Amino acid sequence: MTAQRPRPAETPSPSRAELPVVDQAPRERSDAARNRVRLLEAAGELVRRHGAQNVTMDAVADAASVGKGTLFRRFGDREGLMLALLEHAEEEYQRGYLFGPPPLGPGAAPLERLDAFGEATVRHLLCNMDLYLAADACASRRYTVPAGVLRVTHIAVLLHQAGAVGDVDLVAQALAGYLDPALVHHLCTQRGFSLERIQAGWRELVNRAVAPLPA
Amino acid sequence: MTAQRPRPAETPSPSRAELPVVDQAPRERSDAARNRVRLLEAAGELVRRHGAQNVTMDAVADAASVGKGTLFRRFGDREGLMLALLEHAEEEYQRGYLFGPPPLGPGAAPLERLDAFGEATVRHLLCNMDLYLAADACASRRYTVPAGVLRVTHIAVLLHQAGAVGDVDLVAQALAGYLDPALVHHLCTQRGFSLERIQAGWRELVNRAVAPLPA
DNA sequence: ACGGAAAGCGGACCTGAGTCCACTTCTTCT
DNA sequence: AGAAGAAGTGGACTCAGGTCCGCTTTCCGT
Repeated sequence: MTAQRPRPAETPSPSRAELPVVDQAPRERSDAARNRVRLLEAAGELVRRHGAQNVTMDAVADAASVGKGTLFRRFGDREGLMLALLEHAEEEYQRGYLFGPPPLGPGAAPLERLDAFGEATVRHLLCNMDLYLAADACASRRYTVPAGVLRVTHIAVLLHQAGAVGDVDLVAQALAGYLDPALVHHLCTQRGFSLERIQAGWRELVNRAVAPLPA
Repeated sequence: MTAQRPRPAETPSPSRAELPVVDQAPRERSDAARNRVRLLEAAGELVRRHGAQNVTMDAVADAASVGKGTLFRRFGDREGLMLALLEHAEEEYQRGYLFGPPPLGPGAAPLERLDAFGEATVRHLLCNMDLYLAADACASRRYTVPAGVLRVTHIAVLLHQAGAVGDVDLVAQALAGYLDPALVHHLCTQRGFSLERIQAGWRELVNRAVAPLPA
């Protein structure tokens, strides 16, 4: 019932190549674009002021002087809105590990990059934890959120480059699981693990992952 | 706001030792007990008939001929009800790995038990996936659900027994993450991984976890 | 038995997410 | 410029989860 909602226009990629490709995303109408930024700005402001948990969809629509229907058409649901908000925060972080300078970006040895990736990710998560928890994708979406898929892929690629053997995709999935925002949050606040220990744990896992198959 | 709900009487353990201990859980009143089983039975029946996703709290209360307030007082929220329902299904599985015969239960070598544990867990999850997905604890509760904590602990204990070195608790946490119901479901349905591959992946992870620290 | 206190009950009520659809606004084609 | 229709809009509405609080039941001490 709630499982399969329509989910309209998943991030209609405002900048498409001008080549006359068959027919990609038919471009967004100007008023729609205007409302998107209004909504995003309003939502960002409200989240900053009251914390992501305490922002209702009605409040966002009102603050943006836009109808509720529009809000939902744009972002699908509450989670979608939070995810869109996160995308902004993720961009810099993603650029960092995809294209940035070593040791995080290309140029360094794969193992170094993996280490740096874990460290950067944990740091990034903690900085945006409020949003991550509010945007937390329950069950079905947890492993299909683009940002998450990107992380798993990145880890898998680096593992391969580092010469890892075994079922690298599954190992990558397990490693990515360690970087789940909710887990990091739990370890920090409920279990009292220090940031350093969590990052050291990542390093240990990476080393185990790239080691030759034991036994 | 939603974060810290009162959460009344977490499983008030109906059978307490008759010793005059200081003063544990003050026992449940008879009408309360009666209503709890009514609710659980009604909920179980509805879930069986319509799938966990399509069962509303009102429907459960009605079917049990009990007020909605009672339902919520007992189980806190929807997730709590689903968790309670799961507890029943988990019991046999938990007994299996805690007290059952080898290789799952005590008696076998720790490494064997770890392997068997992964296999049994994946199988168990797939059998009850409907409920697991409905009971899916979002963010804050995901890592504090008793059954989950038990799994992590069990893994950590066996890792220790197997002579694992390093930050065993964190490694155990990562391994447990691999057994997240939503992940197993995702791997099976979205990614098309076979049950066998997922279980083999577990075996690989376990072997890596108990290997001596690389590098 | 009986009476008082505490635990439990139930359903009206509130809130916020998500839907629907008649209406408006953009875009494009001529 | 104007018409046609696709895309977008907004807010009333529905629905389900969760709360509240006056009433009832059970329990226990006397």
